[in-house]
Amino acid sequence: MNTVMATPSFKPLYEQIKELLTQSLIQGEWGPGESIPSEMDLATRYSVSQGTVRKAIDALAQENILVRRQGKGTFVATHNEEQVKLRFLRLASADGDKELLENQLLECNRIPVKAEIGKLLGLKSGTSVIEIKRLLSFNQTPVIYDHVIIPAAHFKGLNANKIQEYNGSLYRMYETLYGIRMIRASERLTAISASIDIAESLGIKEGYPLLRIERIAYTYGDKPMEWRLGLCVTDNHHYMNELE
Amino acid sequence: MNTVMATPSFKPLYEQIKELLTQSLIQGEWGPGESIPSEMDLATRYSVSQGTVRKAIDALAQENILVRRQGKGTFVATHNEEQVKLRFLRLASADGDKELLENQLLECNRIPVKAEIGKLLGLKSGTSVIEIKRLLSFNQTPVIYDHVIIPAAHFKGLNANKIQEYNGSLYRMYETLYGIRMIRASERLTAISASIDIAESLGIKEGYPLLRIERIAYTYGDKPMEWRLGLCVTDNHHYMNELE
DNA sequence: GAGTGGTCTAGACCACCAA
DNA sequence: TGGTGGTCTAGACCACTCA
Repeated sequence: MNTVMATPSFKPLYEQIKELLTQSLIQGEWGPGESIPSEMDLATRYSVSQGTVRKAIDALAQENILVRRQGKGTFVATHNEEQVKLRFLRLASADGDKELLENQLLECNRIPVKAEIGKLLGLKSGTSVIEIKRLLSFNQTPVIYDHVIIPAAHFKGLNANKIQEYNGSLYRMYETLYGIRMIRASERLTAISASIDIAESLGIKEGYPLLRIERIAYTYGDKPMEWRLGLCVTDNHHYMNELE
Repeated sequence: MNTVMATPSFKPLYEQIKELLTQSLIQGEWGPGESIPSEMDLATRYSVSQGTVRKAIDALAQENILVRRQGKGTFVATHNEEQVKLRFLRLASADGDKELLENQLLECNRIPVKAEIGKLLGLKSGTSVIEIKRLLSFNQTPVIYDHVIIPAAHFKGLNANKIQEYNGSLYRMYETLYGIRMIRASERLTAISASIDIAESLGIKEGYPLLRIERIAYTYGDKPMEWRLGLCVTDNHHYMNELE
């Protein structure tokens, strides 16, 4: 029954299963929000025990790629749920209040990618990308100036209207319209002084300190898919982080 | 053999085992760096199967509280190892170089705690705390101005000399001298302008943008044990963060 | 009641390490 | 060689969901 030696790879079985599941996710066999086969079915499909499938699913659930629901099944994670809609937004009100998040689109252009960003996204120089600039406000106050770059080839037909529809959560839009789900992101933070034009957009004075957040977001298979720069006014909002 | 119903708690067995192990850690049955009994021994002690102990240990290993070493045993995690010495230091060189970290102690006083910080650490107003101020430099350049507050009752006899000995890693010192191990921390980041005196310490101009990192560090049982404020020059160093 | 994930057990074998 | 953790299996029973 055990096929460890029959495969070219010597990884543990459950890691191989995990890779097979990831492949199915990449190929879209199960879309965001859909359920995957039961543990028993998968065990049969891959000719392993339920426990081994379970361990593979556990790992993917740990990475927020799958979601288990007792009694119902295991589902492909999605950004389309209230609790996880803003999973990657670490900025929270200093006093813990819930606030109304608003989204004002400033620009949406199709341009050739700049060298540095292309490198980060694994794109050839000059590849066409979509550039989005927007302003995020909490309770009517501008807080984040966002600059987003995504490869145009993967987001055909994207335009300002579509962005507006999804009001705020780009990841929800990527997923729903293009089946591209971001599974993780890496950020680097610095403090900078506001330039004159950014200051104007955010309604602050030139030179005011801003939290600069540069992010690269990755989709299945750890493929970089989005570059993002957020400039944040941190007077009433803090970037929260848990170290473990 | 199974004693789930015999206990007042209805949590899963492996969670109960996890709590028992945590209790043993709090009570110092096994100190940082020491090995804990083998899975089989623990299974016997708690009258459960090895698999159940394993699941409890897995959870604690996941939280960086225990460390597994195949063929050797399971050990209490420690900050006394090169790889994890600076586990909570997220500031890294922008170009990825390794750098020499230096530590210059500025102050070390015993003072009554201020109201806000006392609240965060769960201390009564006026409780005696130790205040540490220091400057961290990378490659001879000052980068972080650190301000640390810890309850004096838990760190008897702490003085400037002891801090110097451990050159940089306070967590290593807490652990080695006082058996207090920090297991997690929560941080909130903002951008601020340097005040005149901080600017002087860091060798920058007044008003220069700084990354302000406020941290609370927790020991076993999620007890808050240290408050820390770091003010960072982010010209050549970035705060790195992985979102998952 | 049928089907799902969640817990727990018992036992086999493997990989690694130290004496 | 003996002891440790790491993997894998097989089967039992529980808790939850939904028709």
